[in-house]
Amino acid sequence: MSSMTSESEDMIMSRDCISSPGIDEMSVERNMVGNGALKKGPWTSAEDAILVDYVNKHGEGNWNAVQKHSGLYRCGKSCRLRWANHLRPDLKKGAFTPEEERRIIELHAKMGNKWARMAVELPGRTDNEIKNFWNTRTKRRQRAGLPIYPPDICLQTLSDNTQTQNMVTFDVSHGETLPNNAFQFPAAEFKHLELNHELYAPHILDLSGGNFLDDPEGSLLPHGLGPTACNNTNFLFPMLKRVRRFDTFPLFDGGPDEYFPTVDHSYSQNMNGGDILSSSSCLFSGSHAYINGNTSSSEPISWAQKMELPSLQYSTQMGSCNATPSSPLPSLESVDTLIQQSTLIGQTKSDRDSGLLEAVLLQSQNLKMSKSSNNHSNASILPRDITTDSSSQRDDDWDSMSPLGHSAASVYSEYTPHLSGSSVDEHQSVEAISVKQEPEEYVAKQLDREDDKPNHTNYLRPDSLLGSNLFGSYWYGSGSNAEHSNYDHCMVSDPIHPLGEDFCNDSNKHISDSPPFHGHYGSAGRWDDISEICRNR
DNA sequence: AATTAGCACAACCGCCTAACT
DNA sequence: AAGTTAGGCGGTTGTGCTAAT
Repeated sequence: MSSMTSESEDMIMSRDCISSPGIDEMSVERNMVGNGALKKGPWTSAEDAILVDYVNKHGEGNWNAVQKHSGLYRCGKSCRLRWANHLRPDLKKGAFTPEEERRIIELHAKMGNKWARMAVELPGRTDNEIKNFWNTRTKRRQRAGLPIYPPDICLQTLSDNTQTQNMVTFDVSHGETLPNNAFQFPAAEFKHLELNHELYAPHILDLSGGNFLDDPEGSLLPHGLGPTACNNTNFLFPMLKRVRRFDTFPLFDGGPDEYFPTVDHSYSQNMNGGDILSSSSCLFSGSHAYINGNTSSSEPISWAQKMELPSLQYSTQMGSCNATPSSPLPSLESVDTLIQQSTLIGQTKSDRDSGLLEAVLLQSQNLKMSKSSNNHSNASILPRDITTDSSSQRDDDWDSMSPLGHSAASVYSEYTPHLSGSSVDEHQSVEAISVKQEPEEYVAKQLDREDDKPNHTNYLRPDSLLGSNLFGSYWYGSGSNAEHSNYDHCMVSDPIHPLGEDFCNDSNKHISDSPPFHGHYGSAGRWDDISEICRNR
């Protein structure tokens, strides 16, 4: 889209585009020029010509001098951006090629939102261009319920990470594999915990369980991920699903045959070496976007988009999720501590904010190792004792109910300091998490759009999840086709799925014994309990 | 045909940092 | 060393086009 405006348009400047409000626009324009106020808004071709001429004569840099020497009423910053993003002769015009798109995805998986760094890798492309592409693509895929990263890139990223860091050491050698039905899916309704309507939450499915697999042939699995691989080690199959606030938590109301997937300890197997289980972890790997759609704030996706959790953080959390009653899930404090400490250990704020998830993972690993002498929790990468001193009963209560909810809440608080205060000590109640929400009519619309897909309840079936997101056939498309892949059966799911992972812990009898979840967003239910616990913290 | 929603993109804003004085 | 400035960067907003309703 061209930013050019007609010359006449150029003379009619929006009041918003100039620094002197409250005056007639035309007079403002005149005053602006006369007073030396700087113009904002779209550039005209005349302005472009002036700028190009200036740069040709004086070279780049010293942008604040442009106004002096050229008579261009633009601030230096604006001139620099205009030149860098549009006028530079070496700019490549036109849409991204598929190769470029894939490269961007790869780079984002590695770098996070480091647009400028990514632009260096893509000659002729600007950071702004890449950023816009990414945000648009992410938004589109979010809307379609598709994961952001293709599995191969996730794998590649994780492989890179593990090879360089050699530290993804989920301690599974001592793990106890839970019985398939260890996590009976609880029934609950949640009223207050409206975390995020589009949080990509990984689901970990124990494919060996079989009961909830409608795909015994493994046809829904990518090549090499067939039932053999699954059965081999209670293969954990993390699912990414689009979580919407309006979706109710567990809709598995089918009784004992529909268990929440267990999380096995086979995670740890050979993260370097191509064990198929790596895939499951890898699927978390590129998880900036699993969690962070990173779309415009104007979207009703708020906190999750800002979270930018590290690539493997979800795997971390899921590692925790596999906790048995003997390996309690991390407390809110532990997660907070993890996040906070991870920001303290050799990370700058920009690192943390960058979406460079591996960095946080690295720190989490370090933390774990540093704590390992005290903690033999067999599979949790977020050892409970990361918690400082908060192993109170309240924590136990909370942990047994919703450690991942903690994670979510903690992350939220971490990234929204205005709400959280000191995130360690001042855990706001889940209820207090004010998330921009989609209007109900929008929700209904979205549901209506799913009418060519499995019904709502089916989305929540692990098998349906299997068929949908993980191995979409169209990963790199930037066009609308991306939303119509073979795997675009969006997993419309619960907005608080991370909690759900923990609710599945059958030690939570007070939850799992609850009546079936009715699947109405906003209906009253167990969130009251959770919120109360949070408030009491 | 009019309205609305979605999309893509340009541009701006605020923060940060390095260079300079 | 402290203050100032320019430039860089990432996030956000505004705008025009298009497709859908």
